[in-house]
Amino acid sequence: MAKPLSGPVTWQTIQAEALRRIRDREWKPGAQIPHEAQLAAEFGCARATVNRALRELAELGLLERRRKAGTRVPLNPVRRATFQIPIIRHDVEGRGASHSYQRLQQAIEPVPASIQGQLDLPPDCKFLHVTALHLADGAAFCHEDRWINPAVPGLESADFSKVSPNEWLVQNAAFSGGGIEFFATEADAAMSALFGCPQGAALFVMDRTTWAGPLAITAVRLTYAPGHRMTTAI
Amino acid sequence: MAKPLSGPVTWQTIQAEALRRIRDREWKPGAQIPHEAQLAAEFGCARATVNRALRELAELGLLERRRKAGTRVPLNPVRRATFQIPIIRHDVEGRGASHSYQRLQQAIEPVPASIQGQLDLPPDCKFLHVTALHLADGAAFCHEDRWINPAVPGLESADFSKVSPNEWLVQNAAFSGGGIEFFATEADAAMSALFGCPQGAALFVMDRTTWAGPLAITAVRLTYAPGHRMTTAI
DNA sequence: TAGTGGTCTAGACCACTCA
DNA sequence: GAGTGGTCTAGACCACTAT
Repeated sequence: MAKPLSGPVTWQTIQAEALRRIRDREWKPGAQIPHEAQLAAEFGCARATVNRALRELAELGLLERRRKAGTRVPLNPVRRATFQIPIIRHDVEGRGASHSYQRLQQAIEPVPASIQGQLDLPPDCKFLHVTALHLADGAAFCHEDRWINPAVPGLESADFSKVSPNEWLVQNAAFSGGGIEFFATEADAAMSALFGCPQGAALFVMDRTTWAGPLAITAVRLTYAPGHRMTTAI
Repeated sequence: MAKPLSGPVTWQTIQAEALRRIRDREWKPGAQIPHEAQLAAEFGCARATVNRALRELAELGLLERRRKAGTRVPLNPVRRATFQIPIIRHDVEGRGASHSYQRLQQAIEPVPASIQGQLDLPPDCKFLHVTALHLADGAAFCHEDRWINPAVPGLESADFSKVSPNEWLVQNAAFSGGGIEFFATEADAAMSALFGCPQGAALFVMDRTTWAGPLAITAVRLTYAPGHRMTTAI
């Protein structure tokens, strides 16, 4: 407790010391920790510096802060982790392979019920439906099955025979929010043909919906080749 | 461009306006945006307030900031999303089900090669190996296969017949970092028996390793019942 | 070397919420 | 009502890096 910090006092220093106190149980789970003014006095810095350090820990789920109630170490910390939403080409290249791309199909079609529900659309909407295959060193890497709102600006000039919808949208349709789901599924006949795997093989799938304010931009299902792993750090 | 903000000027206001300018292409991909002092003057606030707004956008991958080079809208934004690492009991209860738990097996065992590699351990280590099943409304929900460093303090007093390793470790071993992997796998005989699904069914798996500084705490594989989805928002 | 973001300070006021 | 975190300010100095 009475261990003074050595060296310069930055918010990183304070954050590290706070982490240590949490890990070493000097600040006990469920208990309140000293308030910002006390810590500022202890560390010999401004309150804003303490605030900067603790705010980030609260965002990570390692502290709980409430006005008047003070700051506590949660009994059941719900840790948060971040991961990067990959641009598929970068993902492939980051694995040391060369990326290539084939459009499989493209058409304006009525939106099926499942997508309609995901995107909260009225019935009888028509979206641009594109399916494509991403390859790593010539081997099937990821199947992209995408529905795009035809109202997206510039869409008519996009050439999805050359640029994948994934990449085009990232560059041309900045968005405000969306949802992501991960799950496992079994390869159907089409996927088994694309990936050269048996029917029923376990495949990793990511479903994503994307919005620009109230406007649904796109819904996509990315189905990865057998054995694919998504990795992140905490 | 010349659209003044109305209402109070907070960092959230500025962040929202910056997001709008990115989305509406007033700040073009690849281009530099005005520097902090200019924006502070434009919005009539302190530079620190602008900094607070833009720093967070940079952390989300929506801006790139470098000293001297200024702030740019990236050509290929790599969006980052956060997800919560669930405490399994909370995950189950959040789905409106009641959680129960069964320990399947517990023993001190030599660490197999795969785990040894993940945790960067010397050969011939022995860890506590616990396997358990989490149930939702009595149905198998998630299989927990965990290796725990016997040096974790307090481990000898943990009773994994009553409390799951998942929950005990969250409460008793604050950690500093780790890695996470998601993938799909096919149900082997054991999993098919536990989940009552055919062998070969596609299962969603999360592998996690956990460290306290240089000390490996635990490696766990969570295998979820068929159909499980992990969800997050962006 | 000069321009830009990164951070700290000391003080102030506000917003929320517990008692 | 009062205690705590949330935020803003105006100014300052520093760290990095493009030129």
